[in-house]
Amino acid sequence: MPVPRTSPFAVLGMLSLGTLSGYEIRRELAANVGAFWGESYGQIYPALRELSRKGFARRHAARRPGGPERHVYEITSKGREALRRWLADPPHPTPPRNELLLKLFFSDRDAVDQPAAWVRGLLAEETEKLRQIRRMKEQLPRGPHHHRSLRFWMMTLEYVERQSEATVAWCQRTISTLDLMQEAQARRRTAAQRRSPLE
Amino acid sequence: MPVPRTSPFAVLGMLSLGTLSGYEIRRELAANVGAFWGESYGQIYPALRELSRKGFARRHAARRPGGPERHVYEITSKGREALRRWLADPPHPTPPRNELLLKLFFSDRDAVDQPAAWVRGLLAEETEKLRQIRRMKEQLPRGPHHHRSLRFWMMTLEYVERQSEATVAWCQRTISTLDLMQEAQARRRTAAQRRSPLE
DNA sequence: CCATACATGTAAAGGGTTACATGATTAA
DNA sequence: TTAATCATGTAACCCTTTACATGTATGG
Repeated sequence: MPVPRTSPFAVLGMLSLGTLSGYEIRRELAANVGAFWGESYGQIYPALRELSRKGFARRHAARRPGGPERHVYEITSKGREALRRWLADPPHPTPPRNELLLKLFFSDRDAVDQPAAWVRGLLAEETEKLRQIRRMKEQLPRGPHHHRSLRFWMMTLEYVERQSEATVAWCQRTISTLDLMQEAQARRRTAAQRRSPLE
Repeated sequence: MPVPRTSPFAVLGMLSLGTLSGYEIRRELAANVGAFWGESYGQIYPALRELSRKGFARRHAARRPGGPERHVYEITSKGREALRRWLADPPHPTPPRNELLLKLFFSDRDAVDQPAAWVRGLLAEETEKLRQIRRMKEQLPRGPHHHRSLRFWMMTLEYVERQSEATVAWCQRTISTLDLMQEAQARRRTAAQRRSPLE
């Protein structure tokens, strides 16, 4: 069965929005789709070579005066066609992998402290993420942007916003449940101590 | 830097809830944590060998009369200790990978049909998933269960329920936006046709 | 002087899925 | 007879991250 090979198309997609260097692709991917698609240098540079080899992008030297070595990649019409074909076939779902939930599932009611700390950590991160998403949603319509359709961009932002809201709500609810469990655990401990006092 | 190595612990976690065969571990993982943690045979059987080698589980022949070859694995006290240690250290977040959103982000406003079809598909899947989660949430408290804490189980169910609800709501909203875009696209086409009629 | 941003890349190592091979039993 | 369920396992092949190597320019 043919493998996904998604990373080169993530890169090609970015090139369809503008001529960029590998470094810039990384930065733009992180800023625009980072909330639902992660890509590292270890993927991007090999992908750029592959795209050049296949004639989907052309490489140009683009060193800026007084700057470090630099190359930008420009999408070709063949590349646009390949991107169009890739966009046309259905997306492959990624199997879910949430280690926090897995640990929570196997947790022991006599060790509630750690899960509680993680959920608090997640709440902090997710609250911050939500703030950023909302800021982006506000600022996006104003100012110039090179995206070919603001509508699609907004849709992806709305998706991560809703997921993020759901996560925040769950964290809050879960923290109070864990706090109750922690109190119950403390009561069990004192009760056990009364039965077999150590001092 | 040490790599996650989560899969063996997912297996060990299941063994901490009961003595199971590889096949049963697969089935139970899919049924209980499948919504947030996927595991394939290609991970489970090697993991069981590794757990045996490390003394975290003991393998017993357990062929049932008139049944196929079968082995069950029993967690050892060393295994319980290892699980406890694993549970104690913080979970590693998995980088997000949502190909549907990535394609949506790079979509062209002149080809709205396909994204619309995918989102409709996602809505159907997610609605069904939500139904199942809610059924589980109802049935879980009744009837015997071997889990060591219903509370933790419920937390994970609530997480996937909230995420699922958010996804369903997003799908509905997004479908209507895409429908509007499709109409606009049709209008653009007829307008273009009026300017340069083919017949 | 030091940290950070810009900038390009490679290598190792491991994670993970899919597909395949094999075979018994049972129910339609 | 055929499909489905139970059951174990391997191998190929990718995907992916992390760490490393290297160097310039800028701002504090």
